[in-house]
Amino acid sequence: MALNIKAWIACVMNSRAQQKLKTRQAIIDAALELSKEKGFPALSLREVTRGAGIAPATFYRHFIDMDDLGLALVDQVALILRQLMRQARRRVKEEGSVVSTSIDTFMEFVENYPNLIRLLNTDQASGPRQFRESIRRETRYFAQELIDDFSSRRQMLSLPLANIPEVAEMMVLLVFNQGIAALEMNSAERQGLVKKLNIELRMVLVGSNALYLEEQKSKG
Amino acid sequence: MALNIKAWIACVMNSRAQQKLKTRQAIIDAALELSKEKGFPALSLREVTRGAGIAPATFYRHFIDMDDLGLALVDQVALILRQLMRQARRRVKEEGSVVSTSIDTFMEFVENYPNLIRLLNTDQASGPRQFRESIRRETRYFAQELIDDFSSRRQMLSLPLANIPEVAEMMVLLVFNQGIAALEMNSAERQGLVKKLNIELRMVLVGSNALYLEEQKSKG
DNA sequence: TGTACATCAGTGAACGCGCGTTCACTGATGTAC
DNA sequence: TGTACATCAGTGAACGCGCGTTCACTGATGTAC
Repeated sequence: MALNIKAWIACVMNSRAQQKLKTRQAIIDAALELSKEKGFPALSLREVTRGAGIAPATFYRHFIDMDDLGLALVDQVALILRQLMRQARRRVKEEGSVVSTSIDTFMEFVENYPNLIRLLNTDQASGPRQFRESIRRETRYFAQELIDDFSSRRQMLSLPLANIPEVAEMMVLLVFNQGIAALEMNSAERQGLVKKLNIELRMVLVGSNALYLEEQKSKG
Repeated sequence: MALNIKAWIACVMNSRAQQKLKTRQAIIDAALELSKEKGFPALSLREVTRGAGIAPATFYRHFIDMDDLGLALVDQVALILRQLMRQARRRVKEEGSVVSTSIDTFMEFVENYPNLIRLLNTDQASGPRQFRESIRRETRYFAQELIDDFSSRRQMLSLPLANIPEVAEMMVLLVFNQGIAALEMNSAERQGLVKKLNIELRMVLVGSNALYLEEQKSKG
């Protein structure tokens, strides 16, 4: 897939444009790499260009300023998040267990893209407004996808749910939040974290179901 | 109470020492005030001293560097958090409803100390290590207090609980996280948020109770 | 109480540094004929 | 295919600026006699 895209790019673009894309990606990669030390909002333009191995002025051939680069980074995260969602759905269909399969998929994501998960948890209180907002938008989008899943499978599930939006929001918050914690753990600690996440998500689902049953009772 | 402390200080300290304390507090206040715009880790020493109305060099009469000031800020937060916890306990005893009383108390805290709640949610991924760690320590301490409460009242509650540590962790995460969101809301939106938090916390408690009942069943 | 000295919170000027941004440039790549 | 010109990603030097930190200082407050 990735190779096909590259081949397609090679066909359509001349080598100058390809080189430009490469440099652009080098900037993005350097920014992601460096942002794991101090967080993206604290990065300087010169640090990033140094990391990418280019002159500071070259930066302006690709981005307006650091805020602009920030948005490109969020786009990158959004892309991967959607892949994650798709993959989790596929595996849930195959393996059945919604909670633990989703958690496993997410943990793989955390391992493969540590810098992206770090970016996702960038300080929501500081940094440029637009940057923060687009991160929040992606998080909300992710939760919305979960809501859709739950809603469409409502009948299928052995557990009918109440307050689905709140359930989705809590799950996303929990998983994303533990995601950063996982970054600094060894594999034994991570296993413990996965176990904890399993308990927590099950608790939420079971609680939602209990509220659903209560509602039904008071109705009937 | 606060007045008594001030009077005591006036008795024990000479006016020079009092003046020094005042300046120190001015620095802290300025840092809190300014950190709500861009987050504490992004603040510069000169900005803070400007905000406090003193010369940059004066800063060093009170703190070693910005990291040192950061720790002082966290101490301030810790102090208020403990007051919050005490007050919530008192009111729960009086008014009964654990969940909604706690949420109300917390929301008052958010209104009274918006800068502190903002600090509490400072980027856990960036900033000086010691600063991040002491924030996390305070959060964990808060959760531990909750755990103790739940454990000691286990029998009293109509809802016996399973996985108490996870319950406490989730509640703290939820409440603190919605706390920042509340900062940017008008009062109508805040009411909605309180309602949502009520649902979410109840869901967690009910879920924990359901897990408890399951455990009992499989045992007996 | 009055005087002479000590303390020390706060100052203002100065430093070297990395920052973001600009500019005219270079030279490889692309295009037209 | 070969040549002459256009494009434009990347450059290196320069700029003014705010930064953290230092230092010798000032002058009000505190202390000893």
